[in-house]
Amino acid sequence: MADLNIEQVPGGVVLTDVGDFDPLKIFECGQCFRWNRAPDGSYRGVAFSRVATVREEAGRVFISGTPEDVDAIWRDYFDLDRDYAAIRQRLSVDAYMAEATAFGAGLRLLRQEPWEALCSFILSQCNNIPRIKSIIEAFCKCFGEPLAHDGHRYYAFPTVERTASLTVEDLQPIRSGFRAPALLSAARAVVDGTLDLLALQQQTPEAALAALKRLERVGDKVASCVMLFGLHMQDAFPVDTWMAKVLAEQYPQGLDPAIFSPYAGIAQQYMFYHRRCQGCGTAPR
DNA sequence: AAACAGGCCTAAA
DNA sequence: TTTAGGCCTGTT
Repeated sequence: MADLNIEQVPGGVVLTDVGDFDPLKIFECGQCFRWNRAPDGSYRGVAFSRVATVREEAGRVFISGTPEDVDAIWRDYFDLDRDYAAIRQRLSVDAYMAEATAFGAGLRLLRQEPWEALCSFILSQCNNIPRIKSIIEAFCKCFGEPLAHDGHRYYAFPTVERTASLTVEDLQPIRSGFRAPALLSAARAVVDGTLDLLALQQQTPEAALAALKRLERVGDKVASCVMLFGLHMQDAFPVDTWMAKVLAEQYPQGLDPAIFSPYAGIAQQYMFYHRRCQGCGTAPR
């Protein structure tokens, strides 16, 4: 693993040679729900029970916290050891993909916590992003550990154990509707060992997909999102309504995601982001 | 007001 | 094997 170029600055660190790091694209390409944009363009969010502020300017990436945090958490979370410029080139197999990857330059796939990804994408079904975010924030505020940062209070994502101890009535305040029972049964499956999320990473994509789909209200789409965003299986290829549009418009004759292997999931994210941003400069709400 | 939102599940052909 | 409705809830 090559060394990162890190400068220590007041309140945090600056990475000087990351490349392909645009916070707006990373945090608003639809892969995560707990980062919010501040008026100055920086983002603040919570991951791995840490609060951080992230900002980028002229190729310099500021992350609040210590160099040790970068090593322990953020280097992995932001997938800093992957060369996204090279991947964009690899994925530019046709004119459309060349455009989509150029448009999405700066995007990165976050390596999120498996349980958080499973929860988030169970909650995402048949919902829009603002509401997904508000449900997840309510969930964290009700059942997550409080975290102090900058004189404000934030909340860690609720543990799977805590979640497994809850009832549907407990979840009423988060207004997750018909998704609540699925959230609880997923937590119980993880806690009682029926589903070993970490072990799935060692399995074949087919086996991992099948295991996830045994959960209540987890079908192909949610399972693929968990694999891609929570288990870091870069070949997983979620197809939601937006991706279905892309496939119909760009590949009416059909598309085998294997042509992007081993990065089909990253290809999917460039396509998704490009399609959702069509006609506007930034990600729509 | 009615339709819709980053699916899933079941019943019915 | 494919297809239509229904589902909690909030927003438009």
